[in-house]
Amino acid sequence: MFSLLNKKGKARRGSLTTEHGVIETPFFMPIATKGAVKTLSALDMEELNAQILLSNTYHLMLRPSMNSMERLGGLHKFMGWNKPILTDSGGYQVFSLSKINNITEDGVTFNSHIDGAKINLTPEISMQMQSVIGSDIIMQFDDVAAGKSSFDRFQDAMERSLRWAQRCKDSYNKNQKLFGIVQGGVHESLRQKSAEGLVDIGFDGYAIGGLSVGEPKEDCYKMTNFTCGFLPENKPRYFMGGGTPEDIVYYVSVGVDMFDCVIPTRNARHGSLFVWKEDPETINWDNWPTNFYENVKIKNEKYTYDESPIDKYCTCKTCTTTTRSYVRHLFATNEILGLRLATIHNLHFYLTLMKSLRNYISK
RNA sequence: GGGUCGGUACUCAAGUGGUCAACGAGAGCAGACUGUAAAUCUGCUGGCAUCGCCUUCGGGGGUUCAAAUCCCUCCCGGCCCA
Repeated sequence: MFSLLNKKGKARRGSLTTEHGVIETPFFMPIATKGAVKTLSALDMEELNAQILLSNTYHLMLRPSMNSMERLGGLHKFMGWNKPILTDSGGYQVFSLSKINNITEDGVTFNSHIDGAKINLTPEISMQMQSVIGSDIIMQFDDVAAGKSSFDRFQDAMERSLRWAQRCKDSYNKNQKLFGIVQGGVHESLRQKSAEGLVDIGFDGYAIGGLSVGEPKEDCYKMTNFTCGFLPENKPRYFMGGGTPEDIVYYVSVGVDMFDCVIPTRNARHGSLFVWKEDPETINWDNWPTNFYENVKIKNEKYTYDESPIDKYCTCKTCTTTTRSYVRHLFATNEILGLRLATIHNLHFYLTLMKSLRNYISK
């Protein structure tokens, strides 16, 4: 399923084979929480050469619901996307919707953020829903503790996640690839115990979870590097939910293969665009530089008459056909097209970053 | 010509003696965003500035300890009557 093709230091170049195709690693997954990358279609994602999309169990369970998803034949068919899909288990919503949920050993009860209805999510239900969705890669249901939690809370969440990992392993659809998720907050002892526990159970891949949730960035880097040391070489490693471009370069440099993050899509909708400082085709990744891009806040007044493209090195549809002044105008006038053009560009930036890193590691 | 209502910061619009540099909205300016309850959220938007000080509510004059608020007058606009 996963083959490691090449290494450069700790950085890994590989390929991951799924039901819906082979994915070159390391890679980035655009996020389609509710079955759509916000503002973009499946066709747009194909044009962007996205290899895989990420969707969400909790959100799809609310709408269209498990029964409807089953009747509709799964998410690939539903959204017209024939390449791989990974689904998050709903674990992250344990953290992000913590004000409206209640955690027990069995699982988590949410008050739906839509209509307040009680939603029960357990490891078994999450596995069942992800089976109905038909994702190529599914995530274990986990308990994510906020980054500033106490040691006890981190430990509790980690141990519960480990018990839930076993329940997921016992109940998942064997046609899918199941990933375990390392928890343990910012504590090495907990991270180690979590990683070793998951490896004992045995998964198709291992994720590093519970980071980028409010802890200091140094801790996040340290935990990622530390955790990778306890994960098997022959399985893919997935940093969940992060991060900025320079974060991703760092995580790749310490041996992470898979990423997802809302930053490119959300920031795009908020007018914050990633721009290369040098040509990504020829960028030198020796020593893993961090200052290879800058942020253009396209809503800023100074772009009113700027007729250059968003990014002179970028080959995306936005940059090859529009100007900064035009995109700024679309934001100023609240035209939906602005959100689309910005999202296309930012995703192209992230996907190009991954491609550039893959090329570098291959050499 | 007479009567009447009104003229508040970039715009609209509250306020009708002190708690007013003046509610609110829009517009503008800037910032945040990390397994998406996010086309969202947070600041700032008279001047200088650390408290604080200075100049403002159509113009001018007045009453008062104190006026965007009361009085006089002028200018401008809406409506009504001649």
